[in-house]
Amino acid sequence: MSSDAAPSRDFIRKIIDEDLASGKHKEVVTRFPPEPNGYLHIGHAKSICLNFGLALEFPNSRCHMRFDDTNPSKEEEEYVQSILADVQWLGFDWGEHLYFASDYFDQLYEYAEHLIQTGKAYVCDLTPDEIREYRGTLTAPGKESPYRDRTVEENLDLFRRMRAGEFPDGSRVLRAKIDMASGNINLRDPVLYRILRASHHRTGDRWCLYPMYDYTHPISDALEGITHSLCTLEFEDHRPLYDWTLDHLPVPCHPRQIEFARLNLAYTVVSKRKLIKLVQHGHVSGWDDPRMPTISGIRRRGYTPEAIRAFCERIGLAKNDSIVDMALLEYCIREDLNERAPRAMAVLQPLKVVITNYPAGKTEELTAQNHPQQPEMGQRTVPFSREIYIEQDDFMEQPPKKFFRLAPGREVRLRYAYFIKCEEVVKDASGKVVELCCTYDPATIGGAAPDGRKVKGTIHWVSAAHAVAAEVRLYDRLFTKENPDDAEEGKDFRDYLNPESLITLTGCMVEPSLANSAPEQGYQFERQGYFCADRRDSRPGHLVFNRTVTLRDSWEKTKEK
RNA sequence: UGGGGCGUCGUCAAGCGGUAAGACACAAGACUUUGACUCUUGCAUUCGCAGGUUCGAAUCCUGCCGCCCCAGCCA
Repeated sequence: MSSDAAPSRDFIRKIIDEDLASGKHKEVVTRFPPEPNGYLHIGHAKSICLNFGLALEFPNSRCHMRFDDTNPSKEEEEYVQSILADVQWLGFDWGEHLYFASDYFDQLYEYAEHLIQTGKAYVCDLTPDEIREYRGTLTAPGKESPYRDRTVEENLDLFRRMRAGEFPDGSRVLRAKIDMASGNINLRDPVLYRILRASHHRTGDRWCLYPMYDYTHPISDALEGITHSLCTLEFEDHRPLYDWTLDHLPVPCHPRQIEFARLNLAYTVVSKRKLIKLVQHGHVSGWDDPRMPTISGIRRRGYTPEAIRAFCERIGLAKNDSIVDMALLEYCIREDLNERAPRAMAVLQPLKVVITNYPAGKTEELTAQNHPQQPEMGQRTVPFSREIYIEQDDFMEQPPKKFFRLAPGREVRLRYAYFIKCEEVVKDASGKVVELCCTYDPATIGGAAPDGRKVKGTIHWVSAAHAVAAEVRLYDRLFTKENPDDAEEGKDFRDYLNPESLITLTGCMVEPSLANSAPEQGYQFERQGYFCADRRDSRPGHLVFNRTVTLRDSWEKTKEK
């Protein structure tokens, strides 16, 4: 392999390398700054892995966990808890560095007065509609507010009275005095503070005016000594305002904002606004529905932190708008689970098989490997008896070419058990196959034929008398369209929901060792895929397994030919 | 008709003037008590297009074309 080839470094790491080499910085300090207004999703995972990953890569570095909680009308404590839990679950640690933008409200306020005092900010009485009108359009410059030239004294007085609660919500704002004719709309005297009587999850009713993101973010970064402030592309236009803010305030340092492309995943949506809509309209069971691209959903589905981190490394980092193929995510979880998941046998759609020459009432405990490549994972015992279940798909009355499984007169191997041969097919009145009568070869115990006889197929099975019933949930992509955001006229992303994204199978039969499987423990159900017991709904006596991902299936492909 | 970005294989993504990395996907084959895993092999004469500079260009210049973001008192 290319073990000698240095892995290519992304543009952000190159910038950091230079800053370290030039002595601009001695360590790197990043931050992950979510707004607590929803659950984290796979797109956030990219940012988390980047920011916390950087802190781990560079000496003496750290990553701050910071909530951007400047809009109490949308934010909730439930979200901060879920976000913290998700970041931790992903495997990252902010140590002592947990912050809230709301911790800086006092400092932010003082800085605002400083801006007023230096003539860089003013109180504006225009209504929201008027502000929009005065802002101009993308192609036409805006015009200056009639309140733009108030005296420092008047501005200070008004701003203090805004804080004191003398004016109703929305009646006045504090604006930066920059340039109403700028081609960059963010620079057309952006609003810095608005009056908003909403109870804040941390500061309660202490404030009735709240700072805006564009004002809060650069200052929070500077106060924390952030060196590199990484955000997504849509904030590129905001960078001049980020810099303006820090240039006009006596802040301790001036972090560099760098933007990268957000992650988009095919056949799903990655936007809190849309995800919350799916939850609120009942299209999914909740934020942690296993079909959701949320961290908690993916987790419940059976993905591991290791797989998600590997995925985030593999997708790369650049400024191209991109839609990553779901196949990469699936590759990452298969790679991880193939290595670590114990194997087990589970029959999802049972077909009864009676082994006519096997003694009734007899039970054998056969030995099975927990992992074919890793003997250290040990062995277990699987009961075998006269009546077993096999997968309906593993039998065909009229098998096509290259079908290696069971068919009339054909012999296959029951994994870890015996060779059996199909002697008779039992059907019901409608002609549906309901049972198979087979014979077994006692000499093939364990699955090896002493006479060297070969069989093409090996199938999984479970002893009917010992099987444990389970419910199994098969998940598929949530949307039928690769980019649901790209909706046709008159439609929205929800018109592309996949009606078969969840198929619930009941009456599945699993081997007895699975009876007490712990939630989130990943298993490979041999020949089928990776599954885990649902952390919400599964319990002993009522097993519920989620299919995390299928195994690669080359038979599916040859079958189609 | 404004401002800011981006265009390299089906999907991500290296490359930054010296003659197209890698990964996923896909295809073919080997192995196999999971049609899994693993292994082997193949997969961009070409870098949005057109000119130009140069011995030499995906890389430099010019002009087009296409896509994304911005007009919240959201972040």
